[in-house]
Amino acid sequence: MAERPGPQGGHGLLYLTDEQLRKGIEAMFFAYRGFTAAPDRILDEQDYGRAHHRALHFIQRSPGTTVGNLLDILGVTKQSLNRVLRRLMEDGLVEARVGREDRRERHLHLTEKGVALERALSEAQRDRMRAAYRAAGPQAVQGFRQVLEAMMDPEMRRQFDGDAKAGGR
Amino acid sequence: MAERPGPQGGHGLLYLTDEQLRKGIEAMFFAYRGFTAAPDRILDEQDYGRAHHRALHFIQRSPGTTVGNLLDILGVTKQSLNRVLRRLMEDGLVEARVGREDRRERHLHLTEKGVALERALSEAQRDRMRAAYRAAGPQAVQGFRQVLEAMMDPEMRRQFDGDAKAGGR
DNA sequence: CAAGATACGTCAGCCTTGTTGACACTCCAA
DNA sequence: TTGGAGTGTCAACAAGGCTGACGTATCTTG
Repeated sequence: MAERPGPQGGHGLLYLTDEQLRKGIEAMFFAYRGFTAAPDRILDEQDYGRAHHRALHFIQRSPGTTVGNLLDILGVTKQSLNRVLRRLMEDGLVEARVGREDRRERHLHLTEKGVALERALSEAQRDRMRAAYRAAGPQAVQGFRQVLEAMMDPEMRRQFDGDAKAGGR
Repeated sequence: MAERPGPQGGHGLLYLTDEQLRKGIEAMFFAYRGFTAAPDRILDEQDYGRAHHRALHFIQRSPGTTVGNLLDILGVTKQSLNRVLRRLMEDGLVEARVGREDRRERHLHLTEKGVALERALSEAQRDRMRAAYRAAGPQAVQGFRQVLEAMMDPEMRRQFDGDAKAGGR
């Protein structure tokens, strides 16, 4: 990163010029593309899209989560999510179990097949991220995470921080 | 994958557990949402979408850029881009001037009106980013940028690094 | 100059994934 | 037992990706 006097250069960042911010904006744009490229390729082969990936990811993360729960996390309408879930269930990747406490709820789980695909997807993405982390170094990763966290909506930040295993059931 | 003590811990990062990487992946997801939320609201009011924003952004960044150039950067098909550009030109936000050297080319420029919208959009986004930068601190910003850059496709990284004012080709 | 290559625009049609509207099932409380 | 709240589903539509096929200027080259 032998650019300019370095954003680190001692002053620089206190000003945060529009140009520096613009660079940051573009960095997010290009990086996000790189970040999704690998899983996108896999998804494409199986005629799935990013929406399916997101669903698989968050079900994997919190097995037994409900549809409503997923809606909150993903921030889409239930109709939109439903289409994706239906397909995943038809294809035998996801299973919906009627809630025992509250029979209105559907608790979502990955099947073996679902686990396999999710695994392939996340592995591709982790590889990419691992490579980026390695290239940038631990120090940088720390900062990366801090800025990302600060950029989230407060509500999402709670989702993100407090996760652990909120799945529930 | 038992939870490690703290991703924040100071060491830890040399291991890069799957769990840490998963967290990074989710952080990208949530942060990108936050990152696009503000401009999305503005765009919505005027019945534009993210596609229009991207076009405006990159025309602003390199005034006089050609259609083909934009295609490379955005990574979409010309039919798709054309739909967006046509609308922006109809609405008087973007102007296409026939190339002087090569009259086949169309050089794109923002009109006053286009500049105004682009400004509003990027200001909203810069505000967000500035806030995140401030919250995280200069050290973190440095790392943030390093990781993002490492995450891009090499090709995009060239776009990103070598910019300055690459305008024409 | 004729022929091919390039840059751009456009028509037609498809797909994914967002949206709203309407509705059905389940639970709970009055 | 009935109405409201929570949840899930179906139908229909829109934005914005995509491919394929052409048309039209405009270079460029044999």
